[in-house]
Amino acid sequence: MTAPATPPRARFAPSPTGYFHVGSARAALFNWLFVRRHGGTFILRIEDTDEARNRPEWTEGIVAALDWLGMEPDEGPYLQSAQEVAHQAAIEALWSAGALYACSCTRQEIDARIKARAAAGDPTPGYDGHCRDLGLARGDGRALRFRTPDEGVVPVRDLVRGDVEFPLRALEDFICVKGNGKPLFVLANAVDDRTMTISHVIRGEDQLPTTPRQILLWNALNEAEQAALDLPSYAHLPLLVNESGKKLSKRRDPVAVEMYREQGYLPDAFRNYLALLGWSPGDQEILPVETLIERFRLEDVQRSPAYFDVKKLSHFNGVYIRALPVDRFTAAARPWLDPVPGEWAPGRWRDPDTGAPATVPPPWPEDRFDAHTFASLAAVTQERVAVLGEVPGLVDFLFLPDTPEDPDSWQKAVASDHEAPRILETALAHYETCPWEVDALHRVTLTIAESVGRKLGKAQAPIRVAVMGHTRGLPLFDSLVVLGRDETRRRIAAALSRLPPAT
RNA sequence: GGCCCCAUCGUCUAGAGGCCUAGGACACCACCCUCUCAAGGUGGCGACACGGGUUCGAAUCCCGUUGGGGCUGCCA
Repeated sequence: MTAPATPPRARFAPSPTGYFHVGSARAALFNWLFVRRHGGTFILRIEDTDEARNRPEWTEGIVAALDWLGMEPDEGPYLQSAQEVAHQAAIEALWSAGALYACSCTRQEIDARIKARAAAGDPTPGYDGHCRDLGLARGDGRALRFRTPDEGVVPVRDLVRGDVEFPLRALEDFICVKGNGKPLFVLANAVDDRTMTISHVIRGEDQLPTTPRQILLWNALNEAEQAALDLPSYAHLPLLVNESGKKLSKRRDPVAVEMYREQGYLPDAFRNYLALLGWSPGDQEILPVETLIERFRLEDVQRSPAYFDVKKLSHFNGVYIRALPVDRFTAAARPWLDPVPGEWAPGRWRDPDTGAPATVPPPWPEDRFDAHTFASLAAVTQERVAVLGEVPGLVDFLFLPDTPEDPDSWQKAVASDHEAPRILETALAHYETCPWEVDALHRVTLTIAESVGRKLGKAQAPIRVAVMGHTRGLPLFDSLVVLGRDETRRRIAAALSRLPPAT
């Protein structure tokens, strides 16, 4: 039951939408985990048959996102739009077998009849079979409907949900060929699964209601084509929802994988987190992908919806960042600090709907960044960020020509502290001669603190803000050492000049 | 409205009749550590939706109720 008899062939079949949806990423991941677990084939198929909304670069975006997440397909990308021959053959076969009929009803007519029916007390929804036995010819912009049986049920055997039955009396004669002769999703999807010999269909739960239609079509195709292709196994994954329990919507939820990438989430962390949405590897959650693959079972997938929790994602990301060797961290942060021309960098992506960027560029002039300087503080930076996009904010003081502007910090730690001028003046004096290394600075500053009767933690604040700009940030003395004696003193002096003289 | 799915801490989950005075993780709170902030450590708060069955015994099985969600397009 668990292990497929033969290596599975599973497909991830997104439709291009302009960005990669986290729900799609999760569906892709579960397909990928399953296939890797059983030594099967991971197939990417782009469902691009809707000519109205479809652009080549959107397909590139899907490929790029999968690549980023380390889930390159074994086959594909296949374009559904390239399967036209197979689609037309299927339509012909179904038509010849009498499984289809032409329908000339307009949406308005159908709706009017539904309304009339409801008024008469008949709650049966959907199409009423008006054209079913009219023997209408094809063409003339007529859609083709599938003749669904009126009685019985369609059983769907689902690896996640168990057996589900759909009563046929609630299933209308659905359209599967548009008036222009093109197949609709429900048909194209089934046909492609046949031609690609898909063994497992792993997709979102929102697809569950269309499954009985596809099964009907599959069986009709078997009959019409004198074939005996086995139905694929189905597995419908729980939906990803927002804080109000609704399906993640592009309107108001942050769903673009590209956005998370730009904010500085690591692909491994992102993928690890995604794996936990609707599935659990056990008490330990942060695990190497090999372990995830090893433990993954469709049967263990949760049936209830999962909330996409950015906070937990961020925690995971922080753990992954801290686990990096320093040089790998430094390299990983590079695009946010000093983009390499021609290589991927944040800032290019814009939300297709709002036009909003996911990150802001570094605040310093390009030529002021120095890789060596950053490297000397990389280790202490690494411990303090949850996402790579936070890195520039921690090291801005190093590359800006002057102390970063932060009015709140200035007000809190300098302007409103009556001891600040004294502390800064003393520091300015002591820092002129003391050895320029961490321990010495620590000792000297401690002395300054004691001279004003304060703990070091309280006394360092004005100095920190005068030099680094913010009340919170990297360890002060490490930072001063890297900044240098002269620049440190220059900034302290500059801060003093903004203040009324000490009394 | 019709059809379908779902129901354990705020959130993600462990749990497949006794191992459960329900475990872990995130978040939150407190304390410790500490030059700020993080990180780390310790502790705390916190859940089996409700009602009936079945059973010696139910978070686990059955039924119902309630609640939530999905689908219901000549979109995919």
